[in-house]
Amino acid sequence: MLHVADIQEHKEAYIKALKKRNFEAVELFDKVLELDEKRRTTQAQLDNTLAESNKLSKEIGNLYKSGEAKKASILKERTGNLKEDSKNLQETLNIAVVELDTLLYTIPNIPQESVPAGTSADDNEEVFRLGEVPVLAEGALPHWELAKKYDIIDFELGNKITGAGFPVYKGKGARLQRALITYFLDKNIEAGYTEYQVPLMVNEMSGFGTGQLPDKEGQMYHVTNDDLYLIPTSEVPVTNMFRDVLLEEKDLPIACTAYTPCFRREAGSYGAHVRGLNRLHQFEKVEIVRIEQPENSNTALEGMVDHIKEILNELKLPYRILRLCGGDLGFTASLTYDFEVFSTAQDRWLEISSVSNFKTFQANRLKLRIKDKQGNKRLAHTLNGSSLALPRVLAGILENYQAEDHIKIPEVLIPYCGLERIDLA
RNA sequence: GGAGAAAUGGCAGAGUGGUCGAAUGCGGCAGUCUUGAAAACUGUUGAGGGUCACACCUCCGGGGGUUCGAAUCCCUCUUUCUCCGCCA
Repeated sequence: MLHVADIQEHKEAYIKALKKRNFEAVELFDKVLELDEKRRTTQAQLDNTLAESNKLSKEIGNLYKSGEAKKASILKERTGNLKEDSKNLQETLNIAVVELDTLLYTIPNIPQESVPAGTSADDNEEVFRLGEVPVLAEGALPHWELAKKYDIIDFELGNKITGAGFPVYKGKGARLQRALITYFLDKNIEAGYTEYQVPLMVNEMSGFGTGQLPDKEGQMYHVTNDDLYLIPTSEVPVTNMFRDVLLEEKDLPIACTAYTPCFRREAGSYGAHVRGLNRLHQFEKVEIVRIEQPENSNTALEGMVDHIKEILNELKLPYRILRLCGGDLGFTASLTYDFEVFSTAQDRWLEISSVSNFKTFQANRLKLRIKDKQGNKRLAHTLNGSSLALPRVLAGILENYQAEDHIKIPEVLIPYCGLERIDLA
């Protein structure tokens, strides 16, 4: 969420930037500043009332000690009113704070200068493309048919034991996916990321810290008995490790990587685009998360993009990178690059990674700050990205590496996989 | 799941109704000494709000209560530890 002081300072620039998201902020900002003013004046009144009441209490204590009980009981009567006042002021304050916060939760992050204006995915800006889109031989199959042909992913079996969107990976399919996970983690560790294994369920505070709650509640599976949420991405538990943390400059940058399954309800998704591995309720993902000094965060973002490029180059998959336009930018992001791998058989691009700089938007909710040598504190910048989302990478490999009677394993994965190809059973 | 104990600053650990935002030790920071370092000594060192800056307010696991006044008493929730049971 945005910081009120920043809204005050950069109001006009923020209003202009939010227009790129087609978000009208003028009235909201006015209301925010008004509520903040109210918050501060009420707080001041409350503080004064409490100060007076503290003073009286001290006097009463002294009077009792010197044996002047009568004088004390006279003073006691005055505390009653103060108590009433402070109770009312506290209530007014609480209401103002809740109203202010509720409003702030509805305001998305400020898009950066480089974010193009736009209303939909069509307005995203392609910033990189590797080579030409390949053309497959006649009779090339989409990955869901390959999965069946080589008996490596069973969608029906998942249907039976859970429901749609929960596939079962089998034999060499399972092995290939496991190889990819290990390969991704190794690449990340090599690049300086520390590996974590984190809980797959999080509490409400964590969902709130990274911005899934309150507004994206319907996208997460909620375990109501224990009031826990299944993670939609490891970003949530990993970033929340740093909730309520005051870092020192020497601790930075922080770079974490984690492999987890991810769970998404995907309410409202339907149609041909959810076929096969394209969109699942449970999928595997390796994530990278960074915490940076504000002045380094955009450089760090470029570094993450380069890192993911390297992985895709090694896998020799056709891909492109998009800079998301204002209309397609996620609520919490200030700048996002999407990586898409080309699904040759489907003739469409599949998103396999999304790399974002959140600047202080998450840190403000998380209360994640940095203290410098002089003791000054400021909010950290958080970033994250997928490296990578497994099912669609898998789909890309199956489709792009298919031959008539086998699927080749990408060279870089052979040592991880212990296989050179997937043959007909 | 049952029984008991506990939760205090970066850490350890005092504090059982007012003089406590909190002793003491360790750690951190600054300085003295030293060619430099270590040791020793001196000072300093929690967080949030508020203010131009002070003042002032809030915070001793979370929430509620008693009281003129709560780290301290009461209720409740959470977490941790010990013992028993169960268990990958």
